[in-house]
Amino acid sequence: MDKAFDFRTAQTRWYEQWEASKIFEAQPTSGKTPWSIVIPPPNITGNLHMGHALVFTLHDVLTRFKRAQGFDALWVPGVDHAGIATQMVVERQLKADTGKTRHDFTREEFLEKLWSWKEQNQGAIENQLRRMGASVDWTRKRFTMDPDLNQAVRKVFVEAYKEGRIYRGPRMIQWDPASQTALSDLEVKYVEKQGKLWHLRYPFADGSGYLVVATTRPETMLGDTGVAVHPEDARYTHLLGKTLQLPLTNREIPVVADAFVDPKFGTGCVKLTPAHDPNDHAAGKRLALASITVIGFDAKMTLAAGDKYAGMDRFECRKAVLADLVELDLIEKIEDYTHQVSVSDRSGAVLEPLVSTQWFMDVKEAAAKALTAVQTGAIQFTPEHHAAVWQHWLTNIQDWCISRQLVWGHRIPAWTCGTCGELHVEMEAPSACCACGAGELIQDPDTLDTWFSSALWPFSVFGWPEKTTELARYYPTSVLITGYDILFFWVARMAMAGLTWMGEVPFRKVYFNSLVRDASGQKMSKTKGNVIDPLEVMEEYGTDALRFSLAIMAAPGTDIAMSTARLEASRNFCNKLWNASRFVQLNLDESITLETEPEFGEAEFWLIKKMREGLHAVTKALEEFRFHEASDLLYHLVWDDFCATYIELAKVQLVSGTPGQKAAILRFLDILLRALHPFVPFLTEEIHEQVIAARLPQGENPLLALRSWPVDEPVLKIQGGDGTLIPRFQELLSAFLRLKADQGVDPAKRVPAFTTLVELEPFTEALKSIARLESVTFTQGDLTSPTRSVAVLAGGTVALELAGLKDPAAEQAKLEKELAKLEKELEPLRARLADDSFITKAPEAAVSKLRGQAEEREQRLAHVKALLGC
RNA sequence: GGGCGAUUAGCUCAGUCGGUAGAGCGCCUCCUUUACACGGAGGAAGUCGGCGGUUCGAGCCCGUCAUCGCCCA
Repeated sequence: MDKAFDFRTAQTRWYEQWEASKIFEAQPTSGKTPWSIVIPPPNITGNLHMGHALVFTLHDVLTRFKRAQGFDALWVPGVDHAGIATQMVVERQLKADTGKTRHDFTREEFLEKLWSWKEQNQGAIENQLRRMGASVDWTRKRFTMDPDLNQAVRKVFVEAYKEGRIYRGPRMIQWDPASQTALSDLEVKYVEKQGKLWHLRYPFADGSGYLVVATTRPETMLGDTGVAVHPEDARYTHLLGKTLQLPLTNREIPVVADAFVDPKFGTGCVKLTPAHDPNDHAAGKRLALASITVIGFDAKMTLAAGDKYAGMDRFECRKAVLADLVELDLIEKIEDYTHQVSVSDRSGAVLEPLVSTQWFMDVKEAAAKALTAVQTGAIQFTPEHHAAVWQHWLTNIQDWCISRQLVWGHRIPAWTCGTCGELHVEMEAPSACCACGAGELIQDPDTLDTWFSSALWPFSVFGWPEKTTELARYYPTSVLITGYDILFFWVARMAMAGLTWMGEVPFRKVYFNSLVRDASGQKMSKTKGNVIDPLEVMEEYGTDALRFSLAIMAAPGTDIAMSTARLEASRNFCNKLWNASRFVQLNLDESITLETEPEFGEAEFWLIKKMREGLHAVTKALEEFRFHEASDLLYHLVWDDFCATYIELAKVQLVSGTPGQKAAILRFLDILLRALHPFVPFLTEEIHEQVIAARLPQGENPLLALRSWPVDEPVLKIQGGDGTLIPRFQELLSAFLRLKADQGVDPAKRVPAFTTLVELEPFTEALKSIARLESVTFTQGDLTSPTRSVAVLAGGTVALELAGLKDPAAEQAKLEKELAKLEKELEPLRARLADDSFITKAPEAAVSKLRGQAEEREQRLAHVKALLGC
């Protein structure tokens, strides 16, 4: 083996080999228990970022773990067509390349460009998935606009329409003037902006003074059709029914009462623009006010805004309106005001609430089912607290605006008769109008919200609505791993769709992964310049180091602070495992195999116990999605137990030991590699090839990725030995080391050592070699002498012969420090043991434990005092 | 305005059943001992955000306040 792990070559080499060996493909006919997970499909426009890296790592850890446990593990990969994002990218590119817009092309021509862009770009994210080491089944790769997934979309649309759950009609929606499409409520982001609150005077028609209304959007006053006050607001009740002369127009509008008005806000008078504000729209309906659209889909003022303003951009118009109002002295005052502005989550454009004819889906019934599924535990969340958010959203759910004025997406399967206007919603284009028989049918130009198809993902990927064997076998999926930021967008909608169309939950468990932040806990963003690029990290530290870093920090519910320090630590860990393996390999001749009968001594029994308990804990942690705990346990098992303690002890037997002793070490390494493999697949596969593969039993598949999860390995069940000797040995060893350090003795200086811990005599050679001692004498006698440095342990005394090297002052200081420490530790112990209520009320176990601790320290204290001569 | 989460070592974070606090990194001292300097040995470092309560005992349970973050309106 090389002196260091060459991760760059291993990463490409092993993935190619895994893929070529088809070992990640599902085995529907294997008779194994199925275990399935579907990828949260990354956007086709996407480039691997840390969020992906985390999600894919956790997916892969689980999938490899389940595969090793003997399940027919299937991880379905795929990508999402990402309606708005993709269309924006392609339009931008078109503009840059040709200077043309999509309107310079027919729908078909533009669609062709979108598809060819898709063909060119889909590979990027897929190859990044490969670089992560993702053990996905590429033969089952799906794209949300594949023909059979489109069939699923049409089926759901048509059936829901026929059942009345999908309908079309004019309603107030959020309009994105930049992308020129309607959005769902979820795609609206509210950003805080420093604005103004303008107080406008609206004169009464009869000339008897004026009312003052406050607004953040003065341009909408051109569309006002009323002014509302609270019905119980005594300041205004006498004005109800009066008429106002709306400035800048020749319209008269009424003063009306509605309970939605907050009397404490502004003047308590609210101008109503039913065509351009959701609240006003609702109030307008209640009060039967007219709705006048003054801002169009292009965000410019319409003719209804009046000749002077028509054609102006809405923000230009604001300035014009304000100027005109100043002219008329109709501005009472202007206040600085911080308010929430609704913008498109995708394009960032300031949205315009508009009444528009769109397609909607009534999801109340499905929402109730999704709510119940979580309440009954049919779907379980990790962390659990997300259930509260789930409940709140689903009980207050609104109809979902599903139509988008985009070309890229699933086209709505609805046709209107050009002759009689009859609407047809069908799976396939009808040949003639069912009402009048005319042949000219025009398909709805709109496409569906991207999330409409994503909602079907857990069953559409398996071929639904066809009743495939895959669907029957792999649905419901075992678990979903995704970010909590798409709880509503995706998780809730999948739950609703699954329960509605499959009659069963789409996944039994949901693990919400955290956000990956930078080292100081800041959200990563391009503008801040603190983005850590996983592709660069994989180049610099290796994919395994990246994966291990993400896994060991993935504590449920806690965001991850990614840092180079953490990556270095993981890289160092990989190096540690590599070098420990290298050391094992250097000392094994070819005759030692996994079939060589191992021999076990005290150290082996101790390590077996550590590994048995450790791997049980790792298994449990993985089953419960505590990835950080599983990784941490393995880290310490490898570093502290296997490397620092066991290998150091075993060095003697590795170099000169029997085949049975060497066989034992080989077994242990083999088990550790299998347990680490889900986390660091490239590293472990490479080590496995170089150390283990040739020593496997005849006929065994040589790939680690196919080997079993080692928790039930027979070797781990073996028990024996004293069990306490190794910890005592560790204590003795560090006592010798500490004596040297305290006395400032060169660690390499070999001096005679003494101890009363006679039961550790079998470890003489290890002690001499590791602590670099001249000799170790085990004796029950008194170890003290003027030339020796002495220390008191829990079970005995240790000493080093330091003739000529001893520093009496340091010795004195050391003992005094030890004395002080023991006194400090004993203080609370004595106090609690003197407390009657503790002795009588606390459980016996707690009391005796404390007593033991106190007695042990009292003994040591007495020893130390004796050494100090007091 | 409503809800949720967080506050633990210099930094980033763990901490299960309430039994007296840990990791990684950083810091100080020392060591090229033939797996690993991406290493080894030793060491310093915490009023567990504040206050109050329950308890024999609270980082953990309850109340309250403060600060920060997220979601919803």
